[in-house]
Amino acid sequence: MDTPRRRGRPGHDLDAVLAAAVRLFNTRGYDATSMFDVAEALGITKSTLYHHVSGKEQLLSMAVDRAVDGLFEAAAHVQDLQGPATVRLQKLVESSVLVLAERLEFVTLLLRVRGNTQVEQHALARRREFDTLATELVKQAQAEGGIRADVDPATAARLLFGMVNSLVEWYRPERGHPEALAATVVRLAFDGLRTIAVTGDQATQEEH
Amino acid sequence: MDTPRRRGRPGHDLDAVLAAAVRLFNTRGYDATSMFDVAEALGITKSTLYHHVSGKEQLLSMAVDRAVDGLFEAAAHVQDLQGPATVRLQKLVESSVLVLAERLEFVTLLLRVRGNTQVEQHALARRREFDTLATELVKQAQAEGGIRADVDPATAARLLFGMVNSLVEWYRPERGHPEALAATVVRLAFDGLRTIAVTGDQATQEEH
DNA sequence: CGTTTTACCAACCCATCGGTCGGTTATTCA
DNA sequence: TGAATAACCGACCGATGGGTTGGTAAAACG
Repeated sequence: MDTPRRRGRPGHDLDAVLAAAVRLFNTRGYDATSMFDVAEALGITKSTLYHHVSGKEQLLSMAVDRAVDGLFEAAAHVQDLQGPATVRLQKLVESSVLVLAERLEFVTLLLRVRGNTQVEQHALARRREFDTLATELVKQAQAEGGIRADVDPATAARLLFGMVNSLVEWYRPERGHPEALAATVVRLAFDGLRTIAVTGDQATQEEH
Repeated sequence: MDTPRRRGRPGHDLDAVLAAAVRLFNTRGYDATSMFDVAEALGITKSTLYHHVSGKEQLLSMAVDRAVDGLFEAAAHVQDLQGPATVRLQKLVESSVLVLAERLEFVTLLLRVRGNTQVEQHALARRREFDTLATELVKQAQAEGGIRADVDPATAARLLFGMVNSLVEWYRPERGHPEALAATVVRLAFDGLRTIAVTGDQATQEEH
């Protein structure tokens, strides 16, 4: 992680450009954000921006790739685990929350993609892939008897990750540890909101 | 509900125009949908479309109003109820799912608004209002001891309704009763995914 | 020093978009 | 039949957007 001491006139690097673009895409929406807006946010002109990136779609493509890659890394890591499917499902939820917190801006953008271009359609396809993976895990956990079987597995998976994904709407990294949030999400999803007959094994916990 | 037998040349009414517009807004995104696209979907020209509506923003405004109105009607109905806050919270979730299913396209659009214009900012403000209302209900339910108190009420409310709102991403009215779905959501949110020591009081249930 | 490399910019191009204007066609009512 | 009413259309306009062109300024390397 040393400074590679690049040649030529110093300026913005691709990561900074991408970060600025994604921030704008998320606040105003992808279509509502012009390349002029992105350039302005970086303090450069539009033509200079095109010196760094090939076009608007490349920015979107890079952003959703970072989100998707993070999610699939987490999924692969979980699939390497052994043990009951219920625990693996729990781990998948937990690590999804962590990836979401860590790559918040990228995942936010990913979750808003509509499928208008090939880039967007590819992103949607990968999301569906992740969905299938989660649904399979739910099915296994049900077969094991670890989680309730009176709910359609696809429905359960969608609701579960719908809850996880909704984080992008309000989570802000500056306040609160992602780990505590992940634990809360898992607790809520698996044990429910309702008060359980006092078992005393779970201490009172506060976050945010 | 009788036909009012309107004068002049017959054609599309406002509801049909709105429905077509909202469908396109949801599939392609609001900004990515042109007024030409809307007109084309209705089989009329752009100038004729402007005979029906004052502008693109009016379409958005009408759509989000229908969504917000439905949600607040449900909330008002729930607030008129007496009984424990936990039950009222349950009812709010349930009726939210039903409104969401019934006005799917409008609610979908509402949930995607980013706050770019005054219309959108107004919609966001109403959404926050609903959020506050839900958070208060969670707080009350916690004070009553009906739901777990080891989670921040705002976080719980957001996760809960994040799960509810995620329905717009996959629910399609053609298949499955909304009532069964609402029951599933309530069950999952309040009792959790995890298998409870067999109590036998809940029959196996399937939906979709 | 001059060459290479990289960042940068002003001006321009053209397609698209939201919206307007002036007129036409179909229907109801008297 | 003819006025009133409402739906409809072709042609146009100004603004904005993504992207291009043809250069200039600043740093590193030899």
